Amino acid sequence: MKAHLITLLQQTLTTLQQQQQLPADIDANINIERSKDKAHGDFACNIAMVLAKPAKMNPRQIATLIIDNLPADSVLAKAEIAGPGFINLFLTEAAKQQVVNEVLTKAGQFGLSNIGAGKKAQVEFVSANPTGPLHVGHGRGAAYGSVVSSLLKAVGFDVHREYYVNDAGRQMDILATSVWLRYLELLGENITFPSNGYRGDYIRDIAAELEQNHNSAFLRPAAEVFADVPTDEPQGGDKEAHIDGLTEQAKKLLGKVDYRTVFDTGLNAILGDIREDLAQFGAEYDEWFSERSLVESGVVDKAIETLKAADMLYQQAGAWWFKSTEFGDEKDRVVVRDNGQATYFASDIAYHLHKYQRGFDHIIDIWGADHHGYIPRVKAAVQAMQQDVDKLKVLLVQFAVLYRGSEKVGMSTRSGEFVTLRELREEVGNDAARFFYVLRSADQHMDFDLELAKSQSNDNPVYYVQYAHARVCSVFRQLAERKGDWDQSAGLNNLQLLNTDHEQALLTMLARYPEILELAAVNYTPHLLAHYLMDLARDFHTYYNAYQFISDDLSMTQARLTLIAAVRQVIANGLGLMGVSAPQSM
RNA sequence: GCGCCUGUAGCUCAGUUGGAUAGAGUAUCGGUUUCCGAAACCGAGGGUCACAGGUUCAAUUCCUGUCAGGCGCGCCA
Repeated sequence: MKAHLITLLQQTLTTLQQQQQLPADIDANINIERSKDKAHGDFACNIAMVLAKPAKMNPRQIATLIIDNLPADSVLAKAEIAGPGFINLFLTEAAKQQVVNEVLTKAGQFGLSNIGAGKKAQVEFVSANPTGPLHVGHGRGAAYGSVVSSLLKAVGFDVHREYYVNDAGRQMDILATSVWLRYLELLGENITFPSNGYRGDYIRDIAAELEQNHNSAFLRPAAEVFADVPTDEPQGGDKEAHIDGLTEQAKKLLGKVDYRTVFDTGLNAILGDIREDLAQFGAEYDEWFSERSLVESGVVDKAIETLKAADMLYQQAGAWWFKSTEFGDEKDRVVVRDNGQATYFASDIAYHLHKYQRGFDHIIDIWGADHHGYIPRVKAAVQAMQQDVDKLKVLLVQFAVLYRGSEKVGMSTRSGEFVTLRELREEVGNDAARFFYVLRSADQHMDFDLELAKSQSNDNPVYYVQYAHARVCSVFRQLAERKGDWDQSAGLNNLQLLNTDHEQALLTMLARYPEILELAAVNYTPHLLAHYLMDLARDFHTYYNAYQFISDDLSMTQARLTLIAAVRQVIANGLGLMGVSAPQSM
């Protein structure tokens, strides 16, 4: 509809230019929008005001020209000038009613479009280190990423959802070491647990699993383990040096194969938990991409060589530095440490190069807002490797600050003090959690009061929307009880009876759905969809309270049933994209 | 100190890429059910869009500065 009107206006402008009533050299990008006030018609166009300056004409004069030359069209009832030069467009009743037919015909496909034209879009989200269970902060990224993916798919992109598994690197060594120490403890060794180790109870569970499967195969005397290890912080030493020393001991005392077994036991346990958690939350993935596979297949080394060959690296104080300042970063970054180990950044450079090589047209990274300082260096690396940096879009999800009542909740994975996503889901349910997470724009900080979310979960707007859906279902159940039938074609033939303000508002809301999907998808703003559904639900509830749908007037009954069937369909479609259920009753 | 995000009703937040009289939810107050589900509806009050300039037909929206809050600034990941 919107596109059709734009085309009409475009044709009119071209005609006026050919007739030399408007200068030929102006190039106008026509934009129309839904009117806020229905006195202003259905759509409003500001083109006359935009053209006023380049055309050196009065905007109202331009608007008059355009209106007088608009071709007759079946959807257009009239066009008016208003205010400083707005062109208000009024649709015909038939054009407004047409949406009901379209919704019911396309059903689950209604609202989908092809503006993505099948272009390949990769969305990487969550990608939390597998060093512990997901917490509620990750939940926001999971909900946001999965709905953004669904929206992109809905508007015609070929979407590939991916989780980058950081299964290499120092943090994972610390995890393996933590597991091993808990295991030794379990076998009776007297261990002073390192202050920088992972302290959560889940580490003990993994240690128990290790003991169950391998008995005492990895047992070493504590005295030997702690021999020559730098002292920990509480003893006046350095906690980082202490934990690194313990990791070295683990590798030395266990040997490569056994260390890997301990390491993988920890990794697999936690990653398995994360995968299950996300699947239950409705965040699906097409691929779980392993960082270790990049390292072991030599892709990281190859990326480093590529940068060296391009003269983008230099050596200083024994380390290799990437010249990211040449691309606007505030300082150069180390890719290979003086001990010969590649940094996490090196893996990430390789990972992004690999993304480009896989041929994605859009590479979308969804990160926590605390990683924002990381963006310039990644973009620098992409440019240094001669890739099109415009294909890469980094979306930041702002922090959800957790409160329990008025008290802030700590969020450290290391200390084991956090609320897990699983706990939240069990408390408030998947539907409420997903809807709540996506309700606010991602660049908005979010106060998440757990007490409020739990105690007042019935006030969550998701129930409001779901109730509208269930209510329509209920009306049809009632119809069946009264031995009535819904005749869809009779309803479609009587849509002209729907002339109240409530019905007109609903028709307009239904027609807006495809526009909302497009807007939400291209701007990565799923909260627009959530707000739209709340608006649609409100219009429906208002309508429900104002009229009796099932009445003695058979034609009117069929028309109204047909309208609310369309409302139900659109709510179901929208909730579906959000990964929220649309219950028949609740 | 530098960089990113944010500042809109008592509270939580929208605001259609610069449009017409700034909106919801919640809270408060008042009303609606012999009738399809009251998890709903109707109404009322509640605003210096943080502040000060600038850009133009038009600024909550864009630019500059100030103030306030959050986050980041490692040879960690």
